[in-house]
Amino acid sequence: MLDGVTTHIGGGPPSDGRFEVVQRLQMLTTATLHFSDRAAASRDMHRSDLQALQALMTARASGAGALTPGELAQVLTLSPSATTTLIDRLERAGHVERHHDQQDRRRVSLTMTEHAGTEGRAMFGPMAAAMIRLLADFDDAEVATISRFLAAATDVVETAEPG
Amino acid sequence: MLDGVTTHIGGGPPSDGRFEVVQRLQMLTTATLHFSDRAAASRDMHRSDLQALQALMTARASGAGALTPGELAQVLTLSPSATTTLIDRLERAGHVERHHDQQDRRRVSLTMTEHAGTEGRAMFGPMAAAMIRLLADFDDAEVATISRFLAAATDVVETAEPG
DNA sequence: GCGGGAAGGTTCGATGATCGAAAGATTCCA
DNA sequence: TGGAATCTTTCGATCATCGAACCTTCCCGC
Repeated sequence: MLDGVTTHIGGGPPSDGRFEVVQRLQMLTTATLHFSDRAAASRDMHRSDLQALQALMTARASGAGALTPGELAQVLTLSPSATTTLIDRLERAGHVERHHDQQDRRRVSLTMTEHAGTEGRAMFGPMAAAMIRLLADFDDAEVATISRFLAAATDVVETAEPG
Repeated sequence: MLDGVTTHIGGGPPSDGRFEVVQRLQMLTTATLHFSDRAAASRDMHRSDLQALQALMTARASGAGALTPGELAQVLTLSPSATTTLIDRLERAGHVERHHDQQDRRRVSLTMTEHAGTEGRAMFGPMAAAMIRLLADFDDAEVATISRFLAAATDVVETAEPG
């Protein structure tokens, strides 16, 4: 965000390709945000709903199992009450189901429905496929470089303090 | 978004580094979103406000000059009325100023205050600097590869249809 | 066992960002 | 000069989000 910032930061020469990378990163972020908005709007959903579904899918894919409302609230940096409303909305739309944990009956575990998975793939599949096609233009060493960069960049963004 | 999707998309082998790139891209997006939220919250602002400031900075940096509320609304995919409210908020916080265009007095041109620039640099400068430092670990050819990839990826995200 | 506290979710009332529709102001054109 | 077009704002309504209070369930010391 705030592309213009980079034109004033750091001591290197303005023509350095590294500044360009930072700018392109910001452009990519903006584009991604817009894409999410479009995707959400096309399904009559909110950005938060997509974020929630993503969190649930990620949790499931990484073997962490089902999330609870509290965990979801933490991931989304949302208040518990807002999360309840969000889950209500997703449940009404048939995207998630609430199941009471039998071990600890205070807990609620959230599971995605098949419907949500189908919609998720429909929304994001084509873009992911296009991304894979794009990467065919890069050889394996280049792909490895890109991957290494993305991992490092993610780490920077995660740990950076906004001041 | 929706990381899990990529584990089911495309025909390649699951160990292909190209899938990893797509996943890392999604993680980076998530991290960036969180960073924006943190930055906004630390300044008692909204994500929309940051987006607006970014748009204004970008416009100014790219020589396009000041934006109008209508243009801003388009960039943010926000309704005109919501944009008015947003500008009111930014103006109240001393981040932007409204100036009536002398050529066409229907138009309002929005200019950032020095205060907004200072805050923007304070929020995003450190992260940008860290990004530059990170890129010192990559040689010029690698930086060029990364840049090429980011440009292509941005294009894909911009043109992709969410289905 | 059995209370007091802790943890997990939900409900409630209030705030405020956003929207659609309509109005206000200004410009362009016939 | 009159009417359509453009740009912005105002108005009323909707709904996502928040903080605080509440309910249920678990845990721990007695």
